[in-house]
Amino acid sequence: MSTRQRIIEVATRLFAAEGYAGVSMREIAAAAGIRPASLYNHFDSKAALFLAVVRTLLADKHARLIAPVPQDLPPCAQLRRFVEAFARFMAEDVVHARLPLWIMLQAQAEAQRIIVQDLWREEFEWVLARMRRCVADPERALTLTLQLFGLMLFEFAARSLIDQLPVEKVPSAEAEDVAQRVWQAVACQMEEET
Amino acid sequence: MSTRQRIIEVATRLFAAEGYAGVSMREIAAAAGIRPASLYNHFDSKAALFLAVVRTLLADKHARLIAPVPQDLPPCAQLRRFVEAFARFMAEDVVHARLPLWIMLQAQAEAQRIIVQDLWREEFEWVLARMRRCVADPERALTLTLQLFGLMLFEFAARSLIDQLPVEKVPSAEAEDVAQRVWQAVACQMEEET
DNA sequence: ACAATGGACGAACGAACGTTCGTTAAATGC
DNA sequence: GCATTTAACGAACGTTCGTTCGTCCATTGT
Repeated sequence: MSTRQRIIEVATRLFAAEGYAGVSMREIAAAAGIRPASLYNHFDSKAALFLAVVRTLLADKHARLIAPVPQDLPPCAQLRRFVEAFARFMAEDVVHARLPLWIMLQAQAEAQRIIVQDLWREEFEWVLARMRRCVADPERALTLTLQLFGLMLFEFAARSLIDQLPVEKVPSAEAEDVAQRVWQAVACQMEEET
Repeated sequence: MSTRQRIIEVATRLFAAEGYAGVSMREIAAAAGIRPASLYNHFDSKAALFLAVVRTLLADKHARLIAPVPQDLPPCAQLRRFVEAFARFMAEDVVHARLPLWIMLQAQAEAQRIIVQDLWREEFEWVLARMRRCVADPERALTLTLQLFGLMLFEFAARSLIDQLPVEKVPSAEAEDVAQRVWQAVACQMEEET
């Protein structure tokens, strides 16, 4: 694996754990096994590195969430497939849920706001378009799409806290189970509508 | 208003906007209209100030969410009242949704993890107990309670992004409307269960 | 009237921050 | 085989960080 890839990998993990402001270039360098100065042979700045991290995650996500959904299924089945792929992707690494949430909260800088929009727009609009073909009211379709994303991100980002709850049995974190729970919460409102 | 109260107020706003690591004591001092050194007449450290901010928010929240719910209503009606009060509290200031999410993501330091638990436990257990009286399966009650919190926090924290979406009409951010949407998403699963 | 206290202040501390520089050793192209 | 490039490095830059210190003034209790 190239040094650049290794940097992006450890930086992804660190940014997801502590947020942009919470991670220093020295930490990233140490985690990648090089000196801080060497980072600048691969990235112009900390912001550029963060951008590269987000872009890499986005490309990965898009390739695995939207692309593999068969186009010839009925809209609701496409949605269901998307939810399952989404859950699989999230379950695979906490980073996938935490990084989007970090970015969502860091809506301060103008540059990062653009990243946020990129992060959501493509898959969001894909899902929204499918949702519109299942639900008559466009406003309601938007509501359900937002709920779908919110539930999914929260499920996995809050997982470490859920596991600490003083209860005997905790909802499974398996991708299939989460997908089913989220789908149920949204789908029962779709049926109620039609 | 006392200086201490003013510091907590501006610090709450700044921490909610940029997160713990994203705000400096100098910024807080400037926003409060004093010099950085003067902050230390009121708080021992940045961490202590953050703790005071969280405690203040917690006290406020508890007083306005749990306490005013009548105890003589049936469990589901109590839940409904809680959701409405929750939505009102959230709608009143973005800070109320963003700060809990920041804290949830900053699960790194041991001290902050304790704060997180405090932040949720009391109201969470209150809601969970009520949910259990509406839903037979305890595991499902936990799932629904988590969904309730996740939906509510996400609704308001993502609001600034929702407003930028390229759609003609966006779901209302009025407390009553949000409460109804969230309630509907959760309640339809409760009825399906019984 | 006067001592005591609380709170604001300017100045400064050491540490850590993001970043730049010049150098060097290894890989690459011709 | 030699010139060029790539990527690593140690050292250091200026800035900002959280925090401490001694001082000074306005209020308060007696």
